[in-house]
Parts: sequence; C-alpha cells; structure tokens
Amino acid sequence: MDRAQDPLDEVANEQAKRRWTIVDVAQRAGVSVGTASKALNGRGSLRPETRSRVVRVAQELGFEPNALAQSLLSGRTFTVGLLTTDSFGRFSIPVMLGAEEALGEGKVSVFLCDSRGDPERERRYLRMMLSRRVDGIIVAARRVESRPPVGKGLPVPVVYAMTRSEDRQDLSVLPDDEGGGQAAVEHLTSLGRRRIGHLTGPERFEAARRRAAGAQAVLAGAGLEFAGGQVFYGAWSEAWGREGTAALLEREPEVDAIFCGSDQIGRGVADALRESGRRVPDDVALVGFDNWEVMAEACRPPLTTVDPNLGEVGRVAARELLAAIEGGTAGGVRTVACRLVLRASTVAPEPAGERVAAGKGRARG
Amino acid sequence: MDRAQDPLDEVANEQAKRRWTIVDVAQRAGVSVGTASKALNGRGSLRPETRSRVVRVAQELGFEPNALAQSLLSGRTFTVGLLTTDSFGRFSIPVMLGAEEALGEGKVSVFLCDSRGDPERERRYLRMMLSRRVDGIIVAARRVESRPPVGKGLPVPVVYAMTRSEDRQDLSVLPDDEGGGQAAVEHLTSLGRRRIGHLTGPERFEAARRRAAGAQAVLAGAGLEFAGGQVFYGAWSEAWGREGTAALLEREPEVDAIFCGSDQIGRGVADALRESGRRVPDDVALVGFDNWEVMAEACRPPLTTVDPNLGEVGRVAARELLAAIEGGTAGGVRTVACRLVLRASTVAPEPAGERVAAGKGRARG
DNA sequence: TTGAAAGCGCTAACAT
DNA sequence: ATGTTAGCGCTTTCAA
Repeated sequence: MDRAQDPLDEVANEQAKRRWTIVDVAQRAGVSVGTASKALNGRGSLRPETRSRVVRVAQELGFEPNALAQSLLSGRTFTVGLLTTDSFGRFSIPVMLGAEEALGEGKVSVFLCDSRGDPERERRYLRMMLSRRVDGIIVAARRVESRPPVGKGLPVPVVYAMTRSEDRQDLSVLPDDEGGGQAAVEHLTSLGRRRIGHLTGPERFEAARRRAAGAQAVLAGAGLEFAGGQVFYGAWSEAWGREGTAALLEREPEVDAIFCGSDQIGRGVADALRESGRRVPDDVALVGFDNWEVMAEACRPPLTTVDPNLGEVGRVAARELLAAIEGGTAGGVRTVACRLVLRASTVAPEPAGERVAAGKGRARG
Repeated sequence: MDRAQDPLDEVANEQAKRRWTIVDVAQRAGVSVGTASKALNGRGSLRPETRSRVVRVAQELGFEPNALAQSLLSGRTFTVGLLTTDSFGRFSIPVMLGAEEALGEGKVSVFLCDSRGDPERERRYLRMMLSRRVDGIIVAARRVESRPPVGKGLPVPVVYAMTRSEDRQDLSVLPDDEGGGQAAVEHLTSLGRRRIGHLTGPERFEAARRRAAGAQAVLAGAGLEFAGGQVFYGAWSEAWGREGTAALLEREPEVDAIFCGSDQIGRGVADALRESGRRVPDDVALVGFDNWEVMAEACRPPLTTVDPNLGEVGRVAARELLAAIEGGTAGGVRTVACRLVLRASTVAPEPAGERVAAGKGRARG
C-alpha cells in the first residue's frame, strides 16, 4: 500500500511524455495489475471504492491502454484495411468516407492504402495489412467494372465496394445503375416528355450500359424509343456533351428531353442547348447522373440528376464487412438504390432548395 | 530434427486459414524460435544452410510476422495517424494522397481519421491513435486558416498540413499562396497586359488575402494597380465569377487580364466574358488558381492556372513528420512553391499538351 | 552456431 | 474482493 506520492505531481514531473502502463496505474492505486485491469474494464467483482479509485488514478495519469498488447492477446485489432485502387478518384472518395463513417461509429479504425492500380503495390499493401492483423479488408475502386479478387483463401473477410470481384463467392457492393437509369427516364416521362435522348460515356463501361438498359426498359414500357434511334455513347466529358448534342439534334431536332450519363456530360449538353437557342427545361428537360454537386449546381440551369448514393455504398460495404468479421459470410452482389435529385433543369425552381425523390433499387442482385 | 511432414501438405490441409507463428516456422525448420527470428531478420550469425532453410519454410508457409508483437516489443509501430478535419474536401485529398505516398514508400502505414470538424470526434480519434501507438500524427485540413493545436505535450510529434497551428512551436506545411499570386501576375505582365483585375473569394480567407498580396506586390513593382482600383472579393463560385466580371467591366471596360482566385471563379469569368462579346485570351487573358483539372480543362478556353502543389504539401508534411519521429523537431511554417500551368486562356495552345512554368516560392517562412 | 529465457503490456484463469 | 500467474508472438540478451 505504498502510494509513492500524489499522482498529479508525477504527471507534471514527467511532462506526460512517458506513457503509463497498467502497472503504473495499479501501483499508484495500491492494487495489483489484475485488479486494475478488472476495474478499468468493468469486469470481475470489485469493491466500488476500489474500482473508482483505480479509474480516478488512470484518468489523472491520462492512461491509455496499449491497443497492441490488447490485440495481441485477443486476436482482434478492431482495424480494417481500406484498399483503394484509383488514387481516391472522385468516386472512391465518398465510398471511403461512408465506410470510414460506418466503421468509426463502431470504434474500428481504418488503414488507408492506395495502390494506384499497381498490382505490385497492391500485393505489398495486402501483405502489410495481414501483417498488421486487420480484421477485414474493403477493396474500393472507381469503376464498377469487374476485377480479379485481391487474393484467395485470405485469413480475413474481404468486401468489394464500387467494384466487382470476378469471383462470385466474394461480396461486392455497387450502386444500382440500372435503377438509376429507370428513375431518370420515369421522371422525364412523368413530366410528359416523349422524345427522350440519351447521351452517355463509352460503351465499354458497365455503368454506361446498365444505365442505358434501365432507361430503355422504361421507354419500352411506355411504348417509346430513344430519340435519335440509339444511345449516343461517347466520353465522360463536357466536350462530348456539346458534340453529342449536335449529333442528337441533327437526327432528332424535336427532342424534348435528354438523359445524360454523367453530370459533366449534362453541363456540356446544357451549354450546347442554350447556344442553339433552346431553353432548359421549357424546350428540353435534362437529367444528369452522379449528383456531383459542384458540377450539377454550377450547371445553367442547375441540373436534376441521379445520385448514386456512394456514401451509402461505402456504409453498406463496411457493415457487410463487420458482419462477415462476426461470422456471417454471404457472397454475391449487393446493390444500393440511387435517388433522384430535382433541380431546375427539369422542374421550376422551388423556394426551399432542392427536392429529392426516391429512386428505383433492388435489394439484392 | 523431426520435420513432422512436408510443409506444403500442411499448408494445403489447413487451407491457409490458420496463421503461422514463428514457432511453427521454427518447428518445421527444426530450430529454436530464437534462431528462426535471427534467420528471418538477417541478424546474428547462423550457418547459411540453416538460414536458407528457415527462410524457405517461412515462404512455403506464407508466414507473415505479427506486427503487433513486433511493435509491442520495439515500441515502434511504423504507423501514423492522418487526421483530416473536413471530410476529404477537394483540397485535403491531394494532401492526403501525397502524405500516403511519401509514407508508404517508407513502409509506414496510415490510419485514416475524419473528424468532420467536430472537436468531440477529433478528441476520440486522437485518443484512439495514441492508444494504437502511432509514431506520429498529420493534421490535414482544407483551409489554410489557423486552428488550435490538436493537443499539447503529446507523446508523439504532430505536423499540420494545409492548415496552421496557432502554436508557433508546431510545424505547419502550407502552399505559398503569396508566391502563387506573384507568379500569376508576373505571367500576365510578361504577356504585356497592363489592366489586370483580380476577382477572388471572401476576404476573410487568409488564402485569398495572401494571393491578392502577392499579385499586388508584382503590380506595384511594375508601377500598376489593380484594374477597377480594388480587389473584388466575393465567393469561391462560378456565379461570383460571372457577377464579379460584370462589376469589374463596369468600373474598367478596358481590362485586358483577370487573375481569378480560384478555377471556379475563372470559369464563371470566362463564360461572362464570352457572353459579353470579348475573346479570351485575345481581348482578356485569364489566370485561375488551384489547377482543379476537371474545372480548368473544361473551361472555354482551358484555363491557365496556379497549381498549389497540394500533393507536394502532403509529401513534405510526411517527410517532416518522419524526421520528427527520428528525433529532429523544428517548429514554424514550411511553405511549398506553387507552379503555373499554362493553357489557352493566356497563350496560344501548343500541339503538345500543357506547359508548366515554375512558380515563385520561398523555401522557409 | 544455436538454444533457453526474459519481457514488451495486457487479460483471464485460478488462487487466496 | 483481490492477488498471482501464464501466455499472446516476437526479439534479444546471455549461456552453452
């Protein structure tokens, strides 16, 4: 029972530079380390007085348990690896943000690894994560395109976000591009538009094809076809939005709505329409995709667009990963619904900011 | 010397699910754990044959040393915390990317923590990092504005990137906004422009004021003043670019160049100029700030702009942190030079892509 | 050249 | 109710 001296003095003395161990806490509280551990973790049965004394000493010292020692013992690190393949592209960022959010709530920390699409670097990072004993791994990417699995027979669960593993056993979480395309065109038809064109990115992108398929399905259901008789595949750029508009107008001058595969394309289209003397939305209504706010809001007029809910994709991926860590593991593709964000390119602006309408989404793919 | 059975069989049997410890390696190699450790780390003196046998077994097993155990012993985790306060804004991302890059090369892993500017969350993350025994911390933010230090007397070094700690003892790494402003205006004067206006963000931003100060200094050196007789402070938006252009043109219709405080403002200015019947760059040359490529390149015409080298800011912060971890610690503000990226808004487009000119920067602030 | 043993900080049995 | 001890996986003395 030798309480050497007042704990606070010592703290001041040592300038809080030294890191206290549970032994220090135990000594100063006049108990054994075992007792101190129980007191701090609320386990075992202790006299309330003892418990509170230990806790108080720990607080005064600013004691933080060494997570390394805890993990070494428990086998759990409460840490996951976030492996992104595309240098935090515009799409992987919100996904990562959502994942970090969902994990942070659960006191799980995130190791950030950016492989820049370099397989060698990816292997290095993977080794590093496993060496650090992460409890699980999220693989994020910008494109929904498939990719080879990050490894097989790994000792920890892996979830793919915004990308799809070629191995059907793996779990992938993606936005529902098809549902997004449906929502966009349903909105346009509900406004009474009948000559609806579609300008989008390169055909080789799954996302472009799926959005077009969703749009097509709704058109077919209404007995319509794409204005201009085809999907105008091109590039994900404003420039293509402008060029594509010219091409579309040539084929179908009476077009009264355009569904754009991205907000950038949408901006280009808006500029081209204005410069061709057409009014948006009066003559031609416009819907974009991405809800890239800085783009959509700077558009003239501000662009109604499909928000792929990337943050939610990340959150779902994180939750699925946590579930897998706890034991449950189901593979397949999990799809997150898109949501339509209404702005002035399709509807008269309202006094109170933007409006949101739920998009079509499937619970499981 | 009982090599139980062929290691590979065992690997296959156990499906690589079990994680091998150095004990497993030692057993299968027929040596003690101490010897195995030496063999794997290239320390001590061992018979070459022994060393290679151990290494081979480890490889066959796919053995990865448990970093937790290593760190517990060594007191070093080769881990740093990256605390960002603004949800990976457009500015903190490249900084983080650069930091991650510089650290990754040195085999240091990054804990990603996004406090969203919430001080409570920030404290939680800080505790978590310290508990996980990070070797150091980088605090990143989007604004160059000062902020209270993340804590005092912390047991690990801290470096601030893209933000400045109020405590002068701390080390902060920032882009050289003033040098950037200088570079922009020097470029314009070198083109023979004399009536140079400046449209920028809100005056309360240090960055805006510093860029303006740099610009002003160069103008004064050339015996000039800002066209319109003042800096036009406003907002960081395209809309302000358009409005500000109108205001500037009213005061000074003969303006022949505009330095814009951001690329978004620059885009707005370009649109407004074009719609007022002026040609860029023939009538009015334009320089932006940020080199936000998707903005600058989509501008019509593409925008010459000042690149604040955010990636370099992150890399420098990371290197400074590593140095501080190794022992050296100097406080103060470290400044990273900007660079001018030439595009068609000031110069005739060249066949081979963009051109780059070095900006003015001070080595130390 | 190799082995045995101590110990990093912590928790969980098992004693007392 | 509290103390003692073993051990997580590894590295590093110190002995052999």
